[in-house]
Amino acid sequence: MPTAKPATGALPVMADVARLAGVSHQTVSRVLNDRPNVRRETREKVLAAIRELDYRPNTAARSLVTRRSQTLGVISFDSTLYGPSQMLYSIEQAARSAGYFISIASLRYQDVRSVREAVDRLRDQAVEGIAVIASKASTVAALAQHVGTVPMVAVGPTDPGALSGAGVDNQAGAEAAVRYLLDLGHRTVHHVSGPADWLDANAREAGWRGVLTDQGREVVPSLRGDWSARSGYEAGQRLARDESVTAVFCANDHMALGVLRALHEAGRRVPEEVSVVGFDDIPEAAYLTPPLTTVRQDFAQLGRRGLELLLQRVEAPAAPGGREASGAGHRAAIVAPELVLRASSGRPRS
Amino acid sequence: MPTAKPATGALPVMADVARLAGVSHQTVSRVLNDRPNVRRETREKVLAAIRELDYRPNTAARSLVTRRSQTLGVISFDSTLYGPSQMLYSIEQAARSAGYFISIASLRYQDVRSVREAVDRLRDQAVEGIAVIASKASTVAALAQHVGTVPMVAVGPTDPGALSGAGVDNQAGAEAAVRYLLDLGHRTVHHVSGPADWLDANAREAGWRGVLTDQGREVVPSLRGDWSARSGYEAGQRLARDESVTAVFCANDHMALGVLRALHEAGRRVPEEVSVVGFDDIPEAAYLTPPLTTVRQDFAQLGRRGLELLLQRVEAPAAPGGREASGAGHRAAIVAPELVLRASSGRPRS
DNA sequence: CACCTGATTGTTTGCGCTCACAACACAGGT
DNA sequence: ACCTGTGTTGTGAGCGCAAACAATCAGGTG
Repeated sequence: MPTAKPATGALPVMADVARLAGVSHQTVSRVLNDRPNVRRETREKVLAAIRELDYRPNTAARSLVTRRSQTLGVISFDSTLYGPSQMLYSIEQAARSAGYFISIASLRYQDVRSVREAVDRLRDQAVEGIAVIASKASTVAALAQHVGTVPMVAVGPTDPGALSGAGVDNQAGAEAAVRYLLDLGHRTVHHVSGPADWLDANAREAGWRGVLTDQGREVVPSLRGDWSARSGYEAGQRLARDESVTAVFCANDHMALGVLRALHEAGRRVPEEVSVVGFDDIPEAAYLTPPLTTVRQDFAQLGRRGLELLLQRVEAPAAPGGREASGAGHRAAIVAPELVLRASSGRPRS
Repeated sequence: MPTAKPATGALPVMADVARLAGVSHQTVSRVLNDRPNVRRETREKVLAAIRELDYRPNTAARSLVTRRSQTLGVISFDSTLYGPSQMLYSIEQAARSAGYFISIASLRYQDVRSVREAVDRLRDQAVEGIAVIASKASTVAALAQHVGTVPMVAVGPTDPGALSGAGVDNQAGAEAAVRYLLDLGHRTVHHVSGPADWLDANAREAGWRGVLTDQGREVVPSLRGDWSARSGYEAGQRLARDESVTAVFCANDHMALGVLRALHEAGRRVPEEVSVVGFDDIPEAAYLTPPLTTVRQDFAQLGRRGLELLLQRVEAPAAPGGREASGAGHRAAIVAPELVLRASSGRPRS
């Protein structure tokens, strides 16, 4: 088991393997790259030599000559939130099984300058494509300016503007949640939204508003949150003071959690007096007090689909006519969300 | 603002810059690498040419000759959990500001084979060092076998066995929590632990057990969880049935959340009848019902300190005597946790 | 038997860069 | 006039690999 090796300072190179196997370095290269036209016997000799020396090809040399880095970049802005960290994970898994390395660039701020820096950084590394865990509309717009320089896809929201991508149908999810609440008998539904300019937040709000409008319900002003439990709590305090509130749709689970807390503090019972519905289905949702009705997103699938799209672009036979990616295949993979019913929602009392 | 460039298929190389600036390629290289002994005027001519061509150095060529990849690897096992994703983020930030790229390898399973694959994968990429977001003792042991081949540090638990690293003092945190509960007047404290073999879980359990033993309290058997809210919920159901339980220390916040849920369902009031304390201080902790007393970990600092240690190893003047890293500088940076008091804990009734 | 075909292997070249070394100019001291 | 040192620039080589091309050998074909 212990790798027996002379441990001469220098690492073995292809020529060493070739010498040991009694072939030319080119034959070693052929074996390494699974080229045809190598005799079985020869191939095995080479493989044995590789094992014996614990040889590993030098990626720098390889990519210098092939002009391919086998690396994809991921730009992430809130890799600390539940959704983004899930997506990052599934992207990495998918990339690995496709034979790519993953290099990450996570940004603290979403200003144009940071975006540019991240793209530059990844380009310096010669990534072959970039997956963006997208969030704000303006950020995606900034990113889109670089789309000519390197293949790029967005992972997350359905409509990332200028970028192709894989996304959850936020609007459909929101609609399902709101329709469900109205069907239970609520006269209208309040909304705690995500931060302005966020794609997911906007789509969810649009879905909410759309259903209310379509059904001729009163559209109460939504309360603006920032995804955090704290902001949900603050919104919840305001909602709790309003006796007419019987149903609240929150743009994510963490805010819903804060709303639940605020309602509890104010003595308003959930679901008897107020129904609360979230979005995401974080693993804790089922264990909140009360367990949270929510809209589930399949983040893992999102990551996989997004990466598929990216690889299509990366491996596409380089642009037939001119600059690729311009208008051509502006595709999107849309993943359907699922409403998960739990105890935080029910019929209104009256 | 728009990058005016001829967009001839081929990217500019150093020779192009040299020609445009009227110098030799070597001078361009000197400018790029901030070498001294370049006249100001010359340097500026070169920089202008670089800007004009939007030239960017080819990293593959550079690392072929320098034998440095400027890349660090991160191995993560549960990049989806709160703590690990935080640490990943802070490691990335720190690496960037030190001028390194980050390549990640996140594993689904922690068996020896997966570990070996991850290390191989990163070595294939010629990373200069590896930061491990450590979790299980056996995994760290498996990793430690590779420590001779590439600098490696653990980020997370205090005592990662054979690896150096930066960690939170789990034991001290647990001790503080348990002592606090005992000081409130509880006769003993129950424990919902993390999964067996996990370093953090073991240290926290040891801290809990130590204080009870020291103070001559009854050491009740701990309940084994798996970090998830679900497992906390199941443990909570059992604890709720036991009337003698007045205080519970949970090895993380998500399990504490499950415990809270179970106690609530069973009609046992928190903190009046039972006090609950968690570990981590997730952002939601303050908004649970009731707000959770917990032990805060500074994950950001952990990541930073861990990376510092790694860079020390990476940039150390390559091994004076023989194989480095063996016994030499087995250092660890220990970060102190902090007990955060909230409403889920209080004096027992009697 | 000369000739072509395809499978297998080897030789040469160059990817873009940094390093070691050489070359040159210009200062001051002898 | 010479040498010596210092700052500045250029030249040549080679990092490890894959692509293009060349060479060799076997087995047909007419």
